[in-house]
Amino acid sequence: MAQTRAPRGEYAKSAGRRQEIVAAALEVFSEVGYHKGSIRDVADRVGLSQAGLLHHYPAKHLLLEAVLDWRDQDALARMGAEPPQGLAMLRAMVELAEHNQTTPQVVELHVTLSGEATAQDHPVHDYFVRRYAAVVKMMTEAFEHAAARGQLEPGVDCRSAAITLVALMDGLQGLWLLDPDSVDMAEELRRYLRPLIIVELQGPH
Amino acid sequence: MAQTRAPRGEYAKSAGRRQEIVAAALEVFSEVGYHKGSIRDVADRVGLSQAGLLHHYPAKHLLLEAVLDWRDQDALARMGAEPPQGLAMLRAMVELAEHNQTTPQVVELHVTLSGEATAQDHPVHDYFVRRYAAVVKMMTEAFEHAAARGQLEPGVDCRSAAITLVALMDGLQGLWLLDPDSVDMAEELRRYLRPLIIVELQGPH
DNA sequence: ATTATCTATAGATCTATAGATAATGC
DNA sequence: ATTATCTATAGATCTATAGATAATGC
Repeated sequence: MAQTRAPRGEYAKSAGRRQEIVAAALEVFSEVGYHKGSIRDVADRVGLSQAGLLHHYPAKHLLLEAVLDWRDQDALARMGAEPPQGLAMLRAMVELAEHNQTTPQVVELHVTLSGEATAQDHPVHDYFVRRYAAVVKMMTEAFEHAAARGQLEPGVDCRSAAITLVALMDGLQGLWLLDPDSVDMAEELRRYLRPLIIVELQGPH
Repeated sequence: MAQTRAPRGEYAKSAGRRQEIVAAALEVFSEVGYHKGSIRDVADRVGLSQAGLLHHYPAKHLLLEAVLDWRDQDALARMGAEPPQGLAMLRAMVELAEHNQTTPQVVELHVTLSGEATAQDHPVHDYFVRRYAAVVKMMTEAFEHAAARGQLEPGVDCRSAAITLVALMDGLQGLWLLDPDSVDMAEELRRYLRPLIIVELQGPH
């Protein structure tokens, strides 16, 4: 019986190389979207041949998925170990908007891709459907958590407030990209939230 | 001197043919966006050869511009002869959202293209920049008109409210496309506007 | 005679594969 | 010996043009 040896595994530098590739792919896809963005362009930015890149990500859609995974990991790391609850989560959304205003690239990626991914057969259509449902659920729970502690104005519909918050966040990113100086995303979010909340949004942690 | 006769002009049915083409292009671009959408696909839906279509719109970007022109014309016609002012304009926005919920196609076109057009060199990038500025200005003036008549709660910042309204409108369309049953766009807009306005939104015409 | 349409095709992409060579590490 | 990378290329698009034929309307 042929003795099959376990595969040796990748070189030490491979993980780093993949990192470079994902960073370049983020640039390309955020600038022009998935369909218009070419593997060739990504490879050039890393200094690899196109076939060289495909050794690490054997198909284009895997490259996009890697970029979105990276973004999710990054966002999670930014929120800290424990996901914040209630008002703290709402505050985290405002802080995310504040942070986004310093990184047009990630905003561009989100706006461009969420538009493209509207198409039923887009490679990350399902990803975006799941993501929206998850984010709306998270925000609904944050409002409910606050309501249970008497921190919300009476009469606030938690799910409705969550949908509006998420829609607002997204819409502001689109407006901001087209004219960054005319829109302060974090400020608009604060103005939306302030009337819904009894204690100060900035208030005690 | 050679007698140059005035060109005869197009056939009687040409305008109708262009209409068919624009309708088909709306379908294609809204389903998959501008870059992924092909002239060939549009031509097939009209029953023309690709070259036959290019007789009417000699370049792809002209086709997209024709689609956006049609949409603008349609939206204008829907608003009536005189653009409404003040609260009437805000009401018109809610009605537009209500109407949009019956026509996913136009919503898809807007979401897909405004995402794509984020790219600086997209053929309709400038169109979207101008459009957003114009819409925000219109809404700002609507709030100011209402404020001057004492119809707004004191302390409402008109420009800020306008930006939020437009961002919300856009963001809701994205959410709605990904899961139409979970979002009532018109209802969310009403809930946003209600606390800002003193008289009833539905109120006297 | 001019406009509308077609077939054919040039020229530019783009993704992915085949197969060869260079680099790494047991 | 396996992994990483390269060159070359097949095969699929896609836009736009050239040039021929069919339809329309002065």
